[in-house]
Amino acid sequence: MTMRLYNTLTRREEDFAPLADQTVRMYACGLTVYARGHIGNFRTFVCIDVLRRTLKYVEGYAMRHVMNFTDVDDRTIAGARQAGMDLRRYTDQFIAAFREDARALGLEEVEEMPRATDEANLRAMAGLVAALEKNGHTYLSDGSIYFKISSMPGYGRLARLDHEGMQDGARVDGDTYGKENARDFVLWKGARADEPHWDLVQPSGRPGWHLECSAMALRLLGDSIDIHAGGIDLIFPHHENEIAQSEGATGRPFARFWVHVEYLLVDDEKMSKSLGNTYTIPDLVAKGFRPSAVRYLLLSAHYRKPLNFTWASLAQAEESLRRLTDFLARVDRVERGGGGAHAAIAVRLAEAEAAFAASMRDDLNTAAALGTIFELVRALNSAMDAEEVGAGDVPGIRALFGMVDRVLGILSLRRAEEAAPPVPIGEIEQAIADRQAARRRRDFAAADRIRDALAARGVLLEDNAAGTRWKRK
RNA sequence: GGCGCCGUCGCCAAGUGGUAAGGCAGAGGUCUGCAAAACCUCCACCCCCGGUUCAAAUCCGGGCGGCGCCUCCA
Repeated sequence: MTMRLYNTLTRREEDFAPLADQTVRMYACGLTVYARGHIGNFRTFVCIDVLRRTLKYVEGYAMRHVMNFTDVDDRTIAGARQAGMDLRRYTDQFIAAFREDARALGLEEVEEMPRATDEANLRAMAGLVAALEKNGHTYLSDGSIYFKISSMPGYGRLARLDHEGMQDGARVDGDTYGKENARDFVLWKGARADEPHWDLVQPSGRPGWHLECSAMALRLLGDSIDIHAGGIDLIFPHHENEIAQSEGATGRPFARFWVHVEYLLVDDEKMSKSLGNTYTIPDLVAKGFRPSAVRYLLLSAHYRKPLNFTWASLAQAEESLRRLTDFLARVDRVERGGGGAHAAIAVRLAEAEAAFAASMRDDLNTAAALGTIFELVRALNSAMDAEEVGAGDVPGIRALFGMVDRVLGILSLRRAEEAAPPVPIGEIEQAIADRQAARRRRDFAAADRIRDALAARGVLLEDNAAGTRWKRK
């Protein structure tokens, strides 16, 4: 069974396989580093991360995956000026913040994370502009270089633009740079006073928004890439223009698959600065939620459906995830309890693995994949109640959940968070010992006081046959 | 004006022709010093109206409601 992936270009699910070397060449549009990324940005990045992991760990492909930082545009320039900082220094801080958040959310490191203003990338942009000039796709106006859309007959194929409709209803671009046609877009903006500019392209200036992605994708991945991914809002104009630039320069098809992640809404509205409903990862952590729960929530709906973020749904995600971690803790206890392996368990695990993989191959159906895991958890809990699971079964269970974790990236993230509890572990262990002593002398009031005191500090105790275990609230 | 998406249990959410996965919350029970966890039981005629079909949440038509894009956007 092969991977099925929805392709925006054809508006259909198609079989996916990389073009060459069993290696997937994937380019993902990253963050514009004028501010810390918000959870809407991270919905896209987490979904793309799961696409990457599925291709690697379910399909077994090697990856060559590029995700860029846009570190020069109107917003970064304005921000740096306002902060009185050099552009590079200014954007450095948001790149650092992105790396922190990416680690907290368990994003795998990708092969390349280029910045637009890296020398090699600016050179690549200059080369791209030169190729487009040579092929007759550009014109110069007011010191800026424009892409002439009328020179590309296929323009608008990705976004399915209706040219007549665009003419009638489209907003007029407020940009002050001059164009021959309102639909044309700027490749290279002519230098202005107080703005960073480079002389690699003449006249001197800075890259337009779309140029960098084409240049970096072509430089790092080659003329034809397997997958180009990003948020749904990038379909037009960004990705449409990337296609025009790349294919106008190389004469070859740019990306075979276009993958777009739907919006994250907050309280049924699009996030925006004016509504004050943009949240960052540190914002959620400050409210007592863990990044693992955020990741779980972001994967609880299909990536091509709008996901409405609410505090209630995040709290539900915390509870759902807790069910999984409680289960895994119980598996640890079974391992210590000894016992052999059971054929019925092996069969059940094999079924679950097949169902999980099938869901992931079905255009990344993470919601259905999670469903198969919860069904397995109930079956195994039930079997453990019946004492039909032994230590001999544990390696198989661990192997399955290890695979699930490599693909979804939630469980190990939660485990790492649990390793740093709000109360020092030594102190928790001492409290558990004290409480056990109280219970042994049947001083339940004292035992309950100890448990309540820990609960107030964010640590819960659970008694079971094997002893007492603690977990974070 | 053009292009497109969505409406499934109190909440979240799979399911695109064969008679409604899963999670959270809730009710009852088993277990437990008490809790917790776990298990068992219970909890949906899929926005409305027509049509096609042996069979529709799924396909078609018409409504109603919500939303996105059409040069800031993940």
